[in-house]
Amino acid sequence: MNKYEQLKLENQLCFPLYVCSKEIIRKYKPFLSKINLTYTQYLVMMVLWENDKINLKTLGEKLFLDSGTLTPVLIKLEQKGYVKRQKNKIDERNLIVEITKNGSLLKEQAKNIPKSLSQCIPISNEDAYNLYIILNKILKNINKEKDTSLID
Amino acid sequence: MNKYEQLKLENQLCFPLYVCSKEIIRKYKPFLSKINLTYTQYLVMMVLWENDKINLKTLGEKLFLDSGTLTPVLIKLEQKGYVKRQKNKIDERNLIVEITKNGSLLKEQAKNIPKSLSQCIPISNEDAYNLYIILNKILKNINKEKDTSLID
DNA sequence: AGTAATTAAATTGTGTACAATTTAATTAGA
DNA sequence: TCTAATTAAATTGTACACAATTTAATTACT
Repeated sequence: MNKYEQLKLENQLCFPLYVCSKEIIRKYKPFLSKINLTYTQYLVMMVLWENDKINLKTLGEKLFLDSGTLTPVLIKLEQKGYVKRQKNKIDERNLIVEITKNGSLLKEQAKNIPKSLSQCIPISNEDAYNLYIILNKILKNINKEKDTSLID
Repeated sequence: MNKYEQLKLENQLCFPLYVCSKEIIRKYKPFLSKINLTYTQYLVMMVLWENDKINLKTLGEKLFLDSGTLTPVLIKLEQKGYVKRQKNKIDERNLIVEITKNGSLLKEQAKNIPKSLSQCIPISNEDAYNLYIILNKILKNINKEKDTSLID
């Protein structure tokens, strides 16, 4: 085994992760375009379907996205009439994102998307379960070094 | 279990895939910036470190990227002096991408990146192995429906 | 109270990603 | 052989994604 073995594309772990992510998001497109959403917009709506109101910072922490990404996405969702954006009266640095009636109605139209998608992804139930567990384990720890740096 | 259960963010499989992919690519940045590459550029270079020459179409198939993405990436790599782009004399529709001497020298500087990265990702060897297997299984089959549609 | 430090969004600039279209070259078919 | 169909890149337009900076509001400190 030569010293460059780990540089081969086929030995990468991140590469198939990156490709699977992109390819699965691509599979969402025909379903999401029916309700006029992109994948990122869909993620925001999923959060709002669970919590009517949320501030941008908290939303960003849930979705692992910053204001640089979310601000334009939220402006578009507002233009589509699915969310409302307003400053927090108590602390005007905070932006409160609130779902509208039309935004809530969209949930009904979206409810079968997860099942439709699962039929597009070639994976056994067992693999899907293991994948889910492993990925969430990674996510739980991926940015932990920030915490330890506070201790040092 | 209500009819919207599968719409919850925490029940998604694609979302943690998408986040892990992004977060791991972010971990690459400090290492890649030392050799003046982005992650996408690094993927191209990994292919070229294995094959000195490749045409754009084949490169795109390996990386799951199209000419719309690769053309500007290759132009940047050419400006950095790591690749050369030239038309195939036999069939001028084909673009041949060839690694330069400087591009080859970069391999030596990159050889420890995989190990550095693996130390940044909080995952056991067993989970990493299983993840690798599952993701590659998905990739192998993800765009197969194109083939079956040819049969129908 | 008044200034400094901190915080949260928005903005700016760079770099993908990809669908759709265009351009140019090659191949297939009448 | 000449035209139609096909192929491969490049181009165009839209939408993230994120680092870095800016702006505005709040909090901490003297």
